[in-house]
Amino acid sequence: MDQKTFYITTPIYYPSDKLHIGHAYCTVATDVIARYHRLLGEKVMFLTGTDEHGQKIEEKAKAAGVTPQEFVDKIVCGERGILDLWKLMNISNNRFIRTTDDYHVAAVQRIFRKMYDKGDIYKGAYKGKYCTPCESFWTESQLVDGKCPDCGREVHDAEEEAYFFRLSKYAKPVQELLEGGEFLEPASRVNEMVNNFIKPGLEDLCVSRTSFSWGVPVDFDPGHVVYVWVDALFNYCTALGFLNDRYDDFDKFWPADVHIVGKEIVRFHSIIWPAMLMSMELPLPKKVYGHGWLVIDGARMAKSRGNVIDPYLLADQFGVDALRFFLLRSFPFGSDGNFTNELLISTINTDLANDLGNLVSRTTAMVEKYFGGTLPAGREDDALDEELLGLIRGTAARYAAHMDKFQLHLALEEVFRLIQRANKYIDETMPWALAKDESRRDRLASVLYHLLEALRVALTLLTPFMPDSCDKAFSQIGADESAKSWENAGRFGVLPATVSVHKGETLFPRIDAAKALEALEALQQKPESAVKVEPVLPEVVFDDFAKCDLRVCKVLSCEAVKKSEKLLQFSLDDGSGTPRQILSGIAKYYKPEALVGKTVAAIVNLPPRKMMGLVSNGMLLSAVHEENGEEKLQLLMLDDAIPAGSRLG
RNA sequence: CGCGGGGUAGAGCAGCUGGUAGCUCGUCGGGCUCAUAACCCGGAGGUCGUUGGUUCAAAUCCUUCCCCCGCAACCA
Repeated sequence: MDQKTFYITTPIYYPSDKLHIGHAYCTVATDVIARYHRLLGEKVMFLTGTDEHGQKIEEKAKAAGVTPQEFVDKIVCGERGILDLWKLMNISNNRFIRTTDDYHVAAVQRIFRKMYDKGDIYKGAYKGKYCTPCESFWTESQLVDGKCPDCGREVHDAEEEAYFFRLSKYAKPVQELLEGGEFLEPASRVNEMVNNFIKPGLEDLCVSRTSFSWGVPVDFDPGHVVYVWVDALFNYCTALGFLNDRYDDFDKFWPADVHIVGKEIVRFHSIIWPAMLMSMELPLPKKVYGHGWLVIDGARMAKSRGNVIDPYLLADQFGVDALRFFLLRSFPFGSDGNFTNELLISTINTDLANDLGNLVSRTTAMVEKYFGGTLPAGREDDALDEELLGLIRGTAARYAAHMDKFQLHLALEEVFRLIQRANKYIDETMPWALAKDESRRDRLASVLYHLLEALRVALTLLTPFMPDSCDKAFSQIGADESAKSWENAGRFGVLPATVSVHKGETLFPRIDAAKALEALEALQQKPESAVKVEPVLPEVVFDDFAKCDLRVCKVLSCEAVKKSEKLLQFSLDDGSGTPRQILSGIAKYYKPEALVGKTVAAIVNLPPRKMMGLVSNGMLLSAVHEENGEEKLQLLMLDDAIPAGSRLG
């Protein structure tokens, strides 16, 4: 009989920056699921990788003065880069794909060509209105009174070259797929996708770009590069050898059993990805699972907020296994979880040090103390054993039910029920009292054997989460390879009757919370450079500067734009006699009423621009800098003695 | 009226196919001494955001309003 296969993937991460704990969370979760399926005896293919093309990386590389390839090489392969991180976190991926790998690039070209030949990718009638003087495309909905929203002049139909994927053609089957069953989980995400993106109507998707060159070239049309969707999503296939010779496992592993993705990219994986696979006439993945985010104090982790958590730091401080465990024990996998250092420490102390580590320690200590390290064969059972026995035999099945539904935190809860029951069992059976009575030796041996068996089962189930620590603990309780199997996780009586233990190092030392927090905060503070400024731009000629009409304006009125998070609507006296309306995205920084009457500066000869249905005639000048990773903005305020309309120069 | 998620003990969360409110931490008291000052037991602490309704019975279903978060739109 063929061995059951299991193909699981993480997203391919975008190496424009170092990865943070959120990426580690996703990858560790995937790793745990992969290890669990290996434990079940399945043939597992676990893929992760990096998505290395695109404009942002091209720009970042340019700013850093290196080629894009050099730039991503450093982040992916460099010291403390992505590969190092996965090694540190003990990630057991079978493959690692980089979208710049030549086999992937060649395969993407073939895929692009194939969809083109089929007619599902077509060369762009960009259904746009073109304004010749502005050299800009507009959609119908962007036009103001049927005219160019920038300059107000006439527009005409025009085409810009671009390739499009006929996403609209697959709207119906994709909707049926989403609503039909278990393709997308958790189920709450289905409504979001259908209501937000499918019901309003799916538009064909632009799948090529000419505005940058760092990507897979469209081989039959120079100047175009394949845009992210085709390039990135198909990594899941090319990494198995689809349309390339590098690997030869496509038939064996496709379709994927599950793509683990963050909720921010659920849309691409649940709509665009199946549509493209339908076009390629390939089987669809069985499931897309959208996990939640780790948030900090309720806010999303982001470089720009300066609140990213570095996994290296935590792993150094607390150990890789403890960190892996914490991530999956503390947060329901499908929803967001609030990360705090306090929670991290208390989880490690409670579950790992007090409950699990201490149980291993006290059990092995008693076997050594009372029996010199090896149990005698004699046994005497008691009714007190029943409840623990039930958990030893039944926990694996309940654990599996949760694991199969990706409820990793619930699976762990089952394991800790067993561990806690074992600790209680010690209190009930009082082995230290039995030890004082020579006639109770068989009973004492029986109690300790029950404890070792409980530990054996718990460790087996915890192995996917903490491979190294469980291995150490296994050897402490005298378990050999055969005792660690999944089949034995639901049985009692697997360890030899005369098992020998080896009390070893403390598995999970208790953490001094106050001290650790202090150390962490010291490390997490960015000691370098509170204030950051942008580099100077390339030179411009004076004439270009002189074209900008900068004026002093008085704020006549200012109010927040309804439904907008960022916009303030200004009415300004620019000296012309008629009020000038300008919209500015500074609501985060200023209360509108505080600005009335202030003297500000604006550039007034920019083309009008429509935002949130309102027109902005110009732009207020403000000063921007970054402080402790947070963007700060201050509106330029001038001396109130300057009259409105004065020209700046 | 753009879409979605959430408001439950001091904190963090579970329960939400309706039937006397549960977990972890913290706190108070007790037990034990094998163990990593750990382990075990018990107590205190909640009108389950708000309004109205359905029902013998609602945290759980419907409804009003308030607040938080995310997505989308929007930062010239």
